This record gives sequence, C-alpha cells and structure tokens, in this order.
Amino acid sequence: MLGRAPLFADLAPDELAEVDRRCHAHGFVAGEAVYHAGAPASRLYVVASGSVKVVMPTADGRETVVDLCGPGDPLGAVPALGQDRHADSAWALTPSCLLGLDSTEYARIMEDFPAVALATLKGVSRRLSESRQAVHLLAGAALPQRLAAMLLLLAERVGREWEGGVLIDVPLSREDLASMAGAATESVSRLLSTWKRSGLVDSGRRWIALRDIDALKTIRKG
Amino acid sequence: MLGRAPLFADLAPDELAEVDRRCHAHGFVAGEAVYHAGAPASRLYVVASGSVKVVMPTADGRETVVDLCGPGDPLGAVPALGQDRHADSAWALTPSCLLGLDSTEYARIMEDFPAVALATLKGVSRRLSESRQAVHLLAGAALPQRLAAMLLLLAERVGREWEGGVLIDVPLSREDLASMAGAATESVSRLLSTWKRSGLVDSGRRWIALRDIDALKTIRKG
DNA sequence: GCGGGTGATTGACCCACGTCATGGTCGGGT
DNA sequence: ACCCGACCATGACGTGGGTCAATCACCCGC
Repeated sequence: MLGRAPLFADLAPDELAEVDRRCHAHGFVAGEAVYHAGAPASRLYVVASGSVKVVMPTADGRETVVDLCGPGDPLGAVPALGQDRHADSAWALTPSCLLGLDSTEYARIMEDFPAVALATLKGVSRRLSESRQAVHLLAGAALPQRLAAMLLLLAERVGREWEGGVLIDVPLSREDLASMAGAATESVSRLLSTWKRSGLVDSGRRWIALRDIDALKTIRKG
Repeated sequence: MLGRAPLFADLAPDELAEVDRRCHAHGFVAGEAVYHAGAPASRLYVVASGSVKVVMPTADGRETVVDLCGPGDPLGAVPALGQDRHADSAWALTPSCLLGLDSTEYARIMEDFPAVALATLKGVSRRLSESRQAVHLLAGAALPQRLAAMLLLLAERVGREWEGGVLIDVPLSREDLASMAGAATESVSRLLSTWKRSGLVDSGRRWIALRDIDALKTIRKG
C-alpha cells in the first residue's frame, strides 16, 4: 500500500518495510474528524482508502474546502517544516483508512532517505501551484467560470469514467462545492440546475457527473 | 549574500562558496520582466536586492498578484519538481538584483546538500499555507475584511517601522492591491480613502502605511 | 413500507460592488 | 521648470449573486 503512495514510491522494498513498521493504521467512519484546526500537529497521514476533505474554518462557522485527499495522498502538518499546529481541519467523507506516521519519525525518514524529501517537495509544489490557480480564479472570475473551473479540476483529480461522462468520485455536498467556488450554496444549486437542464452535467444528492466537458471548458474561459 | 537567504542558511561557508560560484547575478530595472508565464523554467532566482511581484495572467489581460519577493526570497520554477514551464510571470517592482541558478544545478545541490532540500520544503510549505489562507479569505469574506487581512499580511511580510506606524515597503499600485484582494481598483481606492479619513491608514502614489493595526484587525474579523 | 431528517431546489428581494465616466494630481524625464 | 503620462479619487448607475424563507425529494433505519 505505502509503495503506491507517490511519497514513498522511490523507496526500495526493504526501506518501505522499515517505514511500514513505523506506521499504524486507523479507521474513520464517514463524517468523522481526522484532526481539528489548532490541535498540535503530531502525525502525518497517508490515505490508504476512502477520501478526506481538508477545510479551513472561520470563527463564525464558515468553512472553505482547500484540499481533497484520496488513496496515496498525504495530509497533515509536519512540525519540522515550520507548522507545529494544524491550520486546517480534516474530515473523512467516506469510511476511510489512514496510515499515521509520527511527525518526528517522518522528519527522520526524510533525512535518511532524500528521495522521500524530494517526493514531498514535489507534492507540496504541485499543491502550491494548484492553490495559486485557485487564488487567481477566486480573485478574478465570475461565478459560472469559477464553478466550471472547479468541476473540471475535480474531474482531473478524482474523476472516473462513467457512462460517457466523468463522475466526480467523492461525495461532495452542494455546500462543499459552494465553499470551494467561493459562493453561496443556493447559487451553486441554481447554476447546476441550469446546466443539468441543458445537459452539461448530471447530479444528485452528493454526486455530480460532467457530461459535456468541452462546453464547461468554454464557460471556464469566460 | 547567499548565506542570508533562508534557502542556503544551513550551508557551511565553503559549500556556500561552491553554490555562489555556480550563480550569476542579473540586474533588472523597475518594471522589467524577470520571466514570463509559459516560458521554459530554466533558472531558480534568489532576490539579492529590490522587490519582485509574481502574477498569474489571464487570457483577457487580467492579472492576480500571488506573491511578493524581497531580499532572500526565492522565485521561479524548478523542472525537477514537476513544473517545466512557468505558470506565472515575475516583474521587478524596483531596480533589483537577482542571483540566477541553473535549474539542473539546483536539483544537484538539493541532492548533494539535504539541508537545502529541507529549507526549500520549509519555504514552499509556508507559501502553501499562506496561499490557502488567501483562498479562504477570497472564498468567504467581504471586501473590507479581505483588504484589511491583505494589508496586515503585507505588513508582516514586508512592513517596516515608520513614524508610529508600519510602512509597506514595496511600491504597490492600487491595481496591485485590488488584484490581491480580488476587487476592482476603484473599490480599493474608495475603501482606502475612507480609512485614511478616519486615520486607520495613510497612503499615496504607490505607497501605504498602516497607522492603527488594532482597528484593522477588528475589521478583518468581520 | 413508512416516517423523519438531511440535503437540494426554487422564489423574492435587495445591497455590495463592479463598471463606466470624468476630473484631479503627482512625479520623473528632458 | 515644464509637461506629459501614469496613477488616483469620486460620482452615478446597474446587476450578479448573497440572504431569507418555504417546499420538495431522496435516503436510511426501523
């Protein structure tokens, strides 16, 4: 399992076994918290199965989804990298199994195996570039563009081929979508209804499928 | 100079000299481009003096400022980390001197000196967390909150003590500010005028100083 | 099969903010 | 010193989308 995670992909089998020995698995039911914002960051997690959403909470109860993690994706904060407390919270979206690895262990592993540090760097870089893309979208684009861009991004990250369309393979509510697109739930609902009527997407309770990718790409452009 | 950059802070003097030998300095006048979005990423830059803004461009000419770099800050993309083309453009805001380091050289340095890889990781992590903060702001908050948060962040990153206030030590136009806060220039201008009248800030052509930090923090909260 | 409850939809209203337009002002280059 | 061009301020106006409120429909457990 660990070997399939990009983080540890470059390790030799015996090294992998060594890392594996230091991990311990933990199961979560749908809706359960993996960790809360503000809590000390003591572990790095790697998703073995299921999916997890990472959100930034506001004092007033508002939340913004900043990341989605599926099998192989890492999540959590590492004190050695300058964050000793979680800035965000993580919630299991489906029944999930995560591997937990003590932060100090992880720091040691990065020192012992430079390949792991490099893989981590690569992953964080990709996330940074995605996050900046999101900033750019949220700062400049109108709602339909933002939502279309969001859906296309999701399709790329967690999409699955399905009946001549792409199914977003993660149970996101309208509220989750709204918080990613920087909009009110009602607005997202309205837009999706319109798009559904014209055959661009298909959707239901906590699921969405894209049926006309090209049309969505056109909308994304403005 | 290099030694003062967080990236290379952990290197021994002779290692530093080695890195230095592989760099070459390059000067830029105010307003000059360091690199353009879409160009192949061939170099990593480290700011020696001056300041540089990093923007993401849209096809329609709109720009979003996603980062500001001062002395010691790195900028650019590294193909070894998965980005072989620049996703953003960089412009010198003031006359600046940058050290350029060939990407492949940098990749080798990271392999040879794990401390550099770790420092890079730390820097990228910090930026990721800042960027996610920005996403959260842009997604959820009203304009006054966004602008106040932005100014406070800028004060922390590039602020300088000045006549009982904090001067933002980088020449940003209203348009730059607007693009960071996800707003129209006119809106930013209006808000700043209001705040100026009530003594919260002071501003002029391409400069801003914060006079009442606490009041701005209150506004930030909503 | 049958409630109950969470999540989705739809409608009505209205305000913050984007857009367009105009005039003011600063500052650097010659 | 001048002047031109970039930068900034302010006003009027329209609208996208946020907010409030009510109803609907799906899904899960019993």
